[in-house]
This record gives sequence, structure tokens and C-alpha cells, in this order.
Amino acid sequence: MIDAKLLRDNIDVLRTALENRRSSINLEAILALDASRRQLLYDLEQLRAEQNRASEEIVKLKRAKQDAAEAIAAMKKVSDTAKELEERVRDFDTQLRDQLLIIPNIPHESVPVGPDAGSNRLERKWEEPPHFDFAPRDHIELGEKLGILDFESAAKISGARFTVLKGAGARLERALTNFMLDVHTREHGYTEILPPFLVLGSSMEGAGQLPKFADEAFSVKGRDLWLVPTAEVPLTNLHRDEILDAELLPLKYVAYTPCFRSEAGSYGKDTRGMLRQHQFDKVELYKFTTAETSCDEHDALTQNAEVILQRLGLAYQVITLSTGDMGFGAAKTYDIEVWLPGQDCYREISSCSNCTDFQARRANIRCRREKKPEFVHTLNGSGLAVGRTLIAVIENYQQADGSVIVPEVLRPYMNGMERIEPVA
RNA sequence: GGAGAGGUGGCCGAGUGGUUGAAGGCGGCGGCCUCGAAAGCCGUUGUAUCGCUUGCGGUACCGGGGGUUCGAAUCCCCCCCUCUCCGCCA
Repeated sequence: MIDAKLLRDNIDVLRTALENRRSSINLEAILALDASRRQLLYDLEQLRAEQNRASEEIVKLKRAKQDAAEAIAAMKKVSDTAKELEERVRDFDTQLRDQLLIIPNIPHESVPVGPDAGSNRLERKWEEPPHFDFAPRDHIELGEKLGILDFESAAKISGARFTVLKGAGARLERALTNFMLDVHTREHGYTEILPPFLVLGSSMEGAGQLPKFADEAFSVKGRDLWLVPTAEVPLTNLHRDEILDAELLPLKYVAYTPCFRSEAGSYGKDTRGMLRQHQFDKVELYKFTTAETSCDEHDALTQNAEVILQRLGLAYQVITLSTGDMGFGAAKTYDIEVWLPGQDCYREISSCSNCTDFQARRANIRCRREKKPEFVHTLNGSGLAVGRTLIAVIENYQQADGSVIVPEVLRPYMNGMERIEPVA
């Protein structure tokens, strides 16, 4: 949620931001709504003040054993008016909040301005894509031949967009997860969190998923519970409604969770294989920082995620998303794209965002430094998407005979296994 | 799931309709005392928002949301959470 003050004092900044994001929100209408609400609230407060004054008078009269009937009768009228006003204020309140909640975050000044992914900026590349003496297969073919990915069974059990991992495949997923968690906790100083995978609607709202993205998440029938679309949701809410000690910042958390997404609107995209699933595993990095340090911490967080790919020996590139391609709550986003030989292109494997105070305002997370509490900045990034990392490993480490070499850093997690071979 | 007990300020804990933003204690901060410290004593101590603006004033906040009333921490209704016992389960 953006600061309502921006609306009143700096509407041009907001207007430019919305244009750059190709968002068509009627700011004037919201501004008018805000003005009406404020006037109503002022009127109501005046009435309340009168009520409070009269209340004291009534007390005095009663103490003096005098008749207060007249004063009470007079206040009856005021009370009725106040109730009416109260109802109208409440109405305007919800209207205004609903409007504010659908305004996206203001892009950071360093973000390239452009309508779509075409304007994204390449930041850096690491290693060249590997060369193969044979036509590399994709993970679907490899996985099925090796007997580690079973899409048919998954479809039978749960329908489209699910995968069953078997044997060394399941083991590899677990190895990757543990490897990532170990690097981030032991070397990068993150605290490991294992949060609930079901969260309340209020938590979804705090993280900016609701009301805008209700279609993209799964919810539990008959209850106000949602399956987490990302660990970002429970992690953001970890400190909801708290005033943090500024000395403790930055707070750094890492969490493994499965992620559940309906992938509405992506029909026909990546329908084969496990690239785009209703359920996938992710190790998420998350930071609460002060306003001054969030940019540096954002860069550091992105580099923390890159380390995983470097250790795995996977070629990747980092891009900065343009204003038109960025997510709703982000002020700036780096995407890390890994090379997938089976797709013959780079594909997103991590998205690292600085949400500035956007989520913090919604979730009411502040810190105290001088006197006034101020909103913290929140950062999140995948470190990494585990399923896609598994795809990257088997496609990049495939051999001519269809077997897959296990990257050295994963072998301790695979009981020393050096190669995944077909199960005869 | 059944029965009961609770949720008050940073913490503990009073308070069952009227100067209660809330006694008292702890903690924190400032001061006195001291060579210094402890103890003791005195004072002070929340958040949000609006308006004039070094300060002051208005309003709201006693788990959350409704309601009754001139007036609600206090009465009524709904919800959430915690604790104890029973049941069930991993």
C-alpha cells in the first residue's frame, strides 16, 4: 500500500509511476474520496468533542445531585447525528482502503522505464552456457527415461501441472533444498524459518497478495485459509503489527516452503514438464531493513541467491525488470535466469525484489530509531526455486547416454551418488 | 469435538456504567545523594491521526468486530487467541 500522503502532496510522482507501470487507475477519484473522508472525519471528531464535554457536565450535575435530564436529552440528538456520521465515515474508509490497496508500488529511480519485458536491462552474466556434442534433451525426456520424474502418475493423482518425483529425483529435490538452506544459514547469516503453509486472508493482504491476486492463489473451502503462493507471505507477516528495535536490523530469514499457485492466465504456457506447476518447492530469502540500507541489502540478497548457481556450476544472467514488467509490490526487481539446454534459453529461477515500505505499511511493520516509529523496508528473493533448479541440474549435467552427473556440492546430500542412471 | 477459565499499557497486575489514557508494582528515562556505584528519594514514562505549530489542543485505541446508553475497559451479541480437563489423532 502506498502512503495516502503521496496522493495529497505528491500526486504527480504517483501519476508518473502509474503511467510507467501501464496502470490505469483514476487517482483523481481516489483523491476526492480521501478529501471527503477527511472532512467527514473532522466533523465527527468535533461532535465527539462536544459529547465528551457534555459528558463531564452531566457527571458534575449528578455529583451535585442536580437534575441532568435536560442535558441528557440534548445529547441524545448529538449522539444520533454522530452515529450517522460514523456510519458514513466507515463507508468511505473501506472505499478508500479498497482503492489504495490496488495501487502498485512506486518504481525505484534506477529501474528502466518501459512497457514490458523488452525493456528489461541485462546486469551481468556468469559463465557461458555449456556445449554439448549431442542434441541435449529436455528434463521431461531425461526425467522419464531415468525414472525420476513421473508426469503420468501426477496427472492421475492431481491433474495437470503436477509432478511426481521418484527415487533419485525425490532425493535430488531434497538435496538441493538442504544445500540451499545450509549455504544461506551457515555462510550468509540467515535465520531458518519453517512457517505454516496455510495462512489467513489478513496475512495474504499484508503481503500484497490480496485483494488483487485472489485468482492466483488456492484457498481452503469454507475457511479463511489460503495455501501460501510463496514463503514471502508468512515471512512478511512474521513481524506484522510490530515495532522492531532498529538495532536488530537487518533481520534476515530463509524459509523452505512448497508454493501453491493456480497459474490462472497462463493457459497454454509451459504446459509440459515441471517448469510451471500448481505446487513447487522454493527456498525463500527475506530481509527487514531500514530505508537507507534496503538498496544495498537488495544487491547483497541477490548475490546470495547467485552463489547457489555458482556452486552448482550453472550458467546464468541477472536482469533488472522494467517498470512495465515488475510485480505489484516491488519498487525494484532483479530476475536471475538460469541456462536451460532443453529449452535453449535462459529461464527465471529467482526473482529478488525490494518492496521498500509498501508491504510494511500494509502489514504495519515499523522500527524505532529516533523518536518516531518508521516503516521498515522489506526484501524478498528466491534462493532458489528448487524445482527449476532440479530441471537446470539434470539438463545441464546430462550425458550422451542419458545419465546425469551429480554436481559435486550435492554429493554429500546424495549419499555420495555421483551419477543418476536409468533404472534398467 | 465436549466442559471450564482467561485475554487490560514494554512487563506484572487493579479496575463491573460517569473527571479512567486507565490505581499499584516492575522495567526504562531524567534528577538528588555519592569519589563512583548500589540502595534510597523526587519526577517522568504509549501509539495513531487531525488542527494551530520549538509547544499546545481535538479525536481514537483496555484481543478483533458489531450493539445498548447522554456516557462503555466495565452491559449484550459474533469472532479470534491462550490456559486447564476430557475425547481424538501424528
